[in-house]
Amino acid sequence: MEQPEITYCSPEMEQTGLFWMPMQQAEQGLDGLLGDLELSLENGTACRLQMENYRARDDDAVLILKLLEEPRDEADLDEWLSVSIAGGLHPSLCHQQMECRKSGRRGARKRRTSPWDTLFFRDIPSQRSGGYIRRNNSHWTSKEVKLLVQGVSKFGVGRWSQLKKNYFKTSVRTAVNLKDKWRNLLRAYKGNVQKYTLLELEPPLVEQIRKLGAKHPYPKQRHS
DNA sequence: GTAGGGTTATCG
DNA sequence: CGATAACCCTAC
Repeated sequence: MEQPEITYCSPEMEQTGLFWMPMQQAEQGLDGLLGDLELSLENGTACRLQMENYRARDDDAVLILKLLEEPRDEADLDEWLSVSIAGGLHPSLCHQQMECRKSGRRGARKRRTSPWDTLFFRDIPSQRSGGYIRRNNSHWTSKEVKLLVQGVSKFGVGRWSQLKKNYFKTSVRTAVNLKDKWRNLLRAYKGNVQKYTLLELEPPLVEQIRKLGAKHPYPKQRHS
């Protein structure tokens, strides 16, 4: 596998262990689990990265990648980093115009807000309302949904951290995210017909969601 | 750690 | 611009 060109960002970024990467080169990751991307090193070992699509959009996309686990040979890792890192680049310089469209309907657009705004764009006045910073803004892939449904059918509804541990270990999704997504799925497919759904799911999967939803009522009750 | 109400970005 | 999806807040 061709070694991807990875640009290492600002010094502040260094501490976070995050990388930026042109979307085209991580395209395979788009259809996979958000968060999982495997890179082959020259010596044959693999190096796993976490993909986070903050700031990733359709046409000028940059992905942030986080090193998940070290390659077995640490010397290889060092070499790999020294080869890949350009160093000191401001993220805005990393932005590239490139076509990155999924076939069929337009891929979900990514939100622009990111927790790194304060890191990179300190000078830009933050006009966030609500008093908090949204941490992740990425739409779920059908693979993720499949995993979630699989997990719910195995562990039941409500054991989100268990599910996280077993099915979303390296994913950016938190246990709360899983819970919220399940609620959204039920809202989308249970009884009431929505006007539209963002993500087209295969009928069998929808059927499975319906059945699980009927089996384990959720949400249960409302508390004021 | 989870349930469920609230909030906001993005889609159609 | 209304609806939906993703996310946040927080009582328990």
